[in-house]
Amino acid sequence: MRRSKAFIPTSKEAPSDAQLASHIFLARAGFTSQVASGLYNYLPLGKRVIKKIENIINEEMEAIDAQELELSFVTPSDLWKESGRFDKFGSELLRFKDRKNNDFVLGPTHEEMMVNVVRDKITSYKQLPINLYQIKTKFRDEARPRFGLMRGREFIMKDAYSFHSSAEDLDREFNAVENAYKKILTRLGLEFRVVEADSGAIGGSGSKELMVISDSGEDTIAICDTCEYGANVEAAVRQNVEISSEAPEAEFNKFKTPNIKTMDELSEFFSVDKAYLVKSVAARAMYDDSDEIVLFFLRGDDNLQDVKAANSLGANEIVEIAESDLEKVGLVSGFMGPLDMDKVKIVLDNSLKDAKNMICGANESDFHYVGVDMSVMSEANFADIYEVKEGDTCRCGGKLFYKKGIEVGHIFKLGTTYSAPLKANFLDEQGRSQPFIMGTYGMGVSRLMASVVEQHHDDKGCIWTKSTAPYLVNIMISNIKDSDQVALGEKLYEELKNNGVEVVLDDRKDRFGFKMKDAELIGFPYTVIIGKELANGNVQIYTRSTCEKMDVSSSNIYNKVMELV
RNA sequence: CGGGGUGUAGCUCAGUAUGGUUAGAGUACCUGGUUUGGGCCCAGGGGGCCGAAGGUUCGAGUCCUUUCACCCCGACCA
Repeated sequence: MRRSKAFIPTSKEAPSDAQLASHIFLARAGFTSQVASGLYNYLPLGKRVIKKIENIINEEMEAIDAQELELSFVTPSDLWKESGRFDKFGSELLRFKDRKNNDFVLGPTHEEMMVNVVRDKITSYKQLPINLYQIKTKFRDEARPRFGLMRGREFIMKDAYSFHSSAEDLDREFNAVENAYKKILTRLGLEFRVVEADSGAIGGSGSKELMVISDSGEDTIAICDTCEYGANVEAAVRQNVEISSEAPEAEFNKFKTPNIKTMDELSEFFSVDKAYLVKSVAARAMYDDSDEIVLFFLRGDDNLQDVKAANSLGANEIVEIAESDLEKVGLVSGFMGPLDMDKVKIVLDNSLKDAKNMICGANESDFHYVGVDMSVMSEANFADIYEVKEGDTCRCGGKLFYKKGIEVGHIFKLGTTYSAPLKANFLDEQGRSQPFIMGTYGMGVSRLMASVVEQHHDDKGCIWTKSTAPYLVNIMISNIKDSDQVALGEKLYEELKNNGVEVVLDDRKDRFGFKMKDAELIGFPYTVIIGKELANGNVQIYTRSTCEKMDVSSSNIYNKVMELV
């Protein structure tokens, strides 16, 4: 491509609303432009990068025998009503009517559509397993789009769906896809972790997320410093805590604690480690068509993990609750405890099971119980509801710490969550009709493009990896009026182009500094500088990642470039 | 959906408290000259329904009402 003809609208100034490096540089370097909230155009350079990523995905999916297809974007809402998600998905699902007044949705994910494609066509276990995928624009009407491509409303996602006759075969495919995804991210040049994840609203028996490590990530993941363990904090677990400090041994007794409400105050009042206190967290659990107040109890030094808490109840979510609502049902804020709690449902964290010498609220203003033996609560509802903290001990004995991650992939063992309600069945070896055992595997393509920039940039601009660069080589003619420079530039350009190298010739009538800054902003891996050194028979290769210039004899430049690319 | 903020040239922003020539700067763009190793320089030029609608006023970018859009914090997020 000749730079003089290329549509690459670079700019010195970033859009005022851009926060993240990826957003700033993709906009400034002319890869993307914003249309409306959460909607972006892919300009020529951006489109090339997207294609690069898609090609890598296609190759790795091909390698595990997954087959690409493409489903229609506009989906009749009947399918969504069959699965029950038409009502459940909420306002993120964009619904509309056609001229005949029929309901449609814009696909935010395509479980229903894919099940619909195979049902009645795959009817025997002999046709299984099968893995079908597409790379396609998705639409989710996000409540709050942000961070440029990271959380748009319209985005490109690769979504794969596998169908199996047994859970064992699903396990095999799940591992195969995980490995394929790892290869994809490695080829893209990304630092990432595969972590245990909460299965969320999509349902299913297990899931993992692929997290690109980045401070700008929206997810918090807990990672072990010793073993391979990593998990989203929504699902992270640890070794049982051993409390080193001395237990506050006491006879069971009601103790006056005037106006002592918080864990900090209690800890100070009794001079005791917070681990010996029972923390209570009140919340409202939201179900499909009802809600209730629930009290969660944890060790005083732990925090409640909302997602775990909701899962412990089978609730959709838990939300904060006003103090006045607590009073209405007779709860005493600041002094709530699990003993004899008959006003609302309670859930206790597993770490409280059989705990001795605990201090907890007495459900009476200004009083706590001391010397509480939690084993009296053994019949109560216990669950894992704590949130792993930095410094907690991993089950392997190592230390857990936090990292921020960008979720670029999420793989699920779905089971029959969709095949059963959609009546997608096959006949097994015994001739029995069974719903497909399914897996679903998502990967955010446009988000990957932003992730590459998040991990690979400096204050000058993008630094594309070889596998993602829109063009590998930029030939810069320093002075377009110097006919020798032009001649060499043109010759090298033709040679590289004819040998399949993706190359740009910067033949613009601009000064050296301007063109260099532009090249650095865009982030071509290599720029060949044809400048005043040509008089001495030399040109230079500028490597974007190191910002180093290497002298090369002009006669040898073609071979040298071919070595690099 | 709650709280906050911003809408003026392609882009980044002044101007709005206190209404008053023809609405500004930088940058980008066009023309000519000049320059060619780090976003030069000189001269000239085009470009605006001051987000939209209504109102107050002799007069509104500026004041009032309504509305739309975008952004930030939170909630939400297969």
